[in-house]
Amino acid sequence: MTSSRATLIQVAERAGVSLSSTSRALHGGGASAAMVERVRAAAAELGYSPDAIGRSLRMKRTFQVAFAVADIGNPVYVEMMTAIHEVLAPRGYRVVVMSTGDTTTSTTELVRSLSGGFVDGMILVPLRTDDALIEALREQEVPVVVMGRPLKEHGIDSVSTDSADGIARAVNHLRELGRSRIGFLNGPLDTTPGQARRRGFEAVGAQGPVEEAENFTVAAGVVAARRLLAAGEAEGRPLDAVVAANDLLAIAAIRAARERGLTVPGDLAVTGMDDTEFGRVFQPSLTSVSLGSAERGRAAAEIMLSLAEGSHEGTRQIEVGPELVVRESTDPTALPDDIEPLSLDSP
Amino acid sequence: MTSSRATLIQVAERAGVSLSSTSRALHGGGASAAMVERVRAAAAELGYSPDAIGRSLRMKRTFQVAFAVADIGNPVYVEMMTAIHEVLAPRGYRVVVMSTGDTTTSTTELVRSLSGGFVDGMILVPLRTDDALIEALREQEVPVVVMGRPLKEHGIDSVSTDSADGIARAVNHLRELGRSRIGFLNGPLDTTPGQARRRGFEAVGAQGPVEEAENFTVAAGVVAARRLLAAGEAEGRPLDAVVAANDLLAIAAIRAARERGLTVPGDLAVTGMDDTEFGRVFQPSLTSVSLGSAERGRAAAEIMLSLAEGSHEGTRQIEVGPELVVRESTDPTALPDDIEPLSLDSP
DNA sequence: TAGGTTTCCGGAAACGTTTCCAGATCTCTT
DNA sequence: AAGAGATCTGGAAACGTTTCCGGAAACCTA
Repeated sequence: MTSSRATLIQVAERAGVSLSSTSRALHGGGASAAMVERVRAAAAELGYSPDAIGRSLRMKRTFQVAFAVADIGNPVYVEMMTAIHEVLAPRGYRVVVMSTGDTTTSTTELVRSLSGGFVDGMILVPLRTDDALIEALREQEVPVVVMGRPLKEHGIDSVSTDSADGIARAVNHLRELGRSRIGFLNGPLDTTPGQARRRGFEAVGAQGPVEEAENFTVAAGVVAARRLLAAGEAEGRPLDAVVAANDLLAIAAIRAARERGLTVPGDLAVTGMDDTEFGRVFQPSLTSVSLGSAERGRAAAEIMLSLAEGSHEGTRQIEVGPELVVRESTDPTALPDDIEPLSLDSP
Repeated sequence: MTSSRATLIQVAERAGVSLSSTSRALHGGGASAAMVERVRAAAAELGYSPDAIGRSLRMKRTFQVAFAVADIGNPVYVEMMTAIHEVLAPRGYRVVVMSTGDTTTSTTELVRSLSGGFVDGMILVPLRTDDALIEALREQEVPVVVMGRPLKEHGIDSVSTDSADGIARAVNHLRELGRSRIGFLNGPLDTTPGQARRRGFEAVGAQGPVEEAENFTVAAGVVAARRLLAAGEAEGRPLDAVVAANDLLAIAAIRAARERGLTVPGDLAVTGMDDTEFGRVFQPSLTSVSLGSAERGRAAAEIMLSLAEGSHEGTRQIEVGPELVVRESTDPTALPDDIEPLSLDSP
């Protein structure tokens, strides 16, 4: 009825009671049943809905949490965001998406901007970290949970996974299948994941050739995969397996294999990482190391929640173990159709 | 240095000038160069950063825009969100993601919640619409841009596409290739897109068999695609083409075709819709009708922006035309590798 | 130099809410 | 029945900012 929004003061006047009583009646404690009834009625008549800003100013809480990543479109991040949202929304928190940008300085800037107080906390997935970023994280008084690298030593809550171990699992899986000439198709070495995965490949004593794609995409992957397969042949026996640092790189490897007339998994077994929807849908479906994106997202959200509620129980650090999901790209007998409902609709 | 955040008042004291001058010096007009210099210095010393909440309360603007969809993980929505973010973020707006839930009533509720004033506007992608929702949209004083269905008649700004026309284009493309037995693999008919696409198939005078999958996923699609191909054979001549209402359904059709020993595109040409990354990466890469998700997202964001700045230039309605992107699933000579960088990284 | 105009500054109000504090009313126990 | 305690209410302050308004100072013009 009223065009511009009703305020609590107006509700108070309408109900004929004081402002403070009105607030109590609607929200918190200490109000008689009669008072509550009366105020409720007045509020309903005026179509009152509390102003989030006024409340935030007074309570010093925004009920908002930021989720910051380099590339919002990245399926892995999307999965995290979905999980985070699922935890936070039912608890009354809104999720603000932000972009860190590519560089570590722009990320640092973003962290500093938290001082604006528009958010009760931030879940951050940095591409890379440097000292300035860590310093900025430490001086921030609004809580930040970092996903990606354990940072407990710096007093920063973090949720991580052991992708090196994940790569090791993939290698072992291939060995168990009797594959002996295993190549590694990695992404750029100057990224945190690129480094960790390389480490994992070496840790398990794998000897095969290694190639780095320029980035974690199919297009770049195909180029590197061609080199990898060629390198294998040059060394004598051709590869019989490729471990890829990524599902997209795994797809690239399969493309390159087909170019050479190799069958997958017959001539060449291929593993990916991240267990994305892409890999599940692809043909052949991808054996992939799940890094528990959703689970990590949930964990980060839970920590964030307790932080936002004012917890001070010391720095937390959670690690989610990788898990190998076997599908057709290494095992032709695997079920082709473990596909979960993904897209409800496409308007 | 100071642990808790500095306020404008403290900056004013430090600079030895009044609060109002301080505000002007930092933000708006009417301040002498000397004053600006002085205040800037004080602000820098104290590490001052303005409080977003206080500012919002006073200015009655939050610099936040909500983006609400049923399923945040849906790739099509993700593409829209990315585009929206790209438009809004550089202009100083934050993007809040929200979930409408499945039902039209929960969507209506969400729209009503806008009265909380936590956001300057909302971009809404409703799965379905009903009178209650439209009514709620009309009485909302915070601006809403709807993506999906033209709503100009109700005075609601909207950005839409003509997916019926898109299906028609796909059919015509197949006809030009000499395909004559064209089946249609649709999604559920009780959704807005399902209805529109069916209409498009009929409008162009296509006679082939039609099947509806239970939802727009690969798993459901495979089941329906088997029926579709079987139906084609039962009628006499087998199908030589399938138009799918979705890229995921198109992938399902290709799976079903392979099961029957059919080659794609040799025996069976297949088209999808939405032009998703999935389709680009899949083998064979998918001929698909782009509905311009990114472009629609940008358009919606632009409208939102002008609305948030207080524009009152009447109801706007933008329609983005569909566009056919030809790839391997209908034309074997198409370039296989028009793959854009997607995933920078997978930490 | 006087008058008018522009430029700049400080005081104060306002945005909408929650919560502290003190006083009033009520309930229960002895 | 009186006092202690619990329960409830209203007044007022506070959160941090922008902006209106009046006045002072500086500037320009005649």
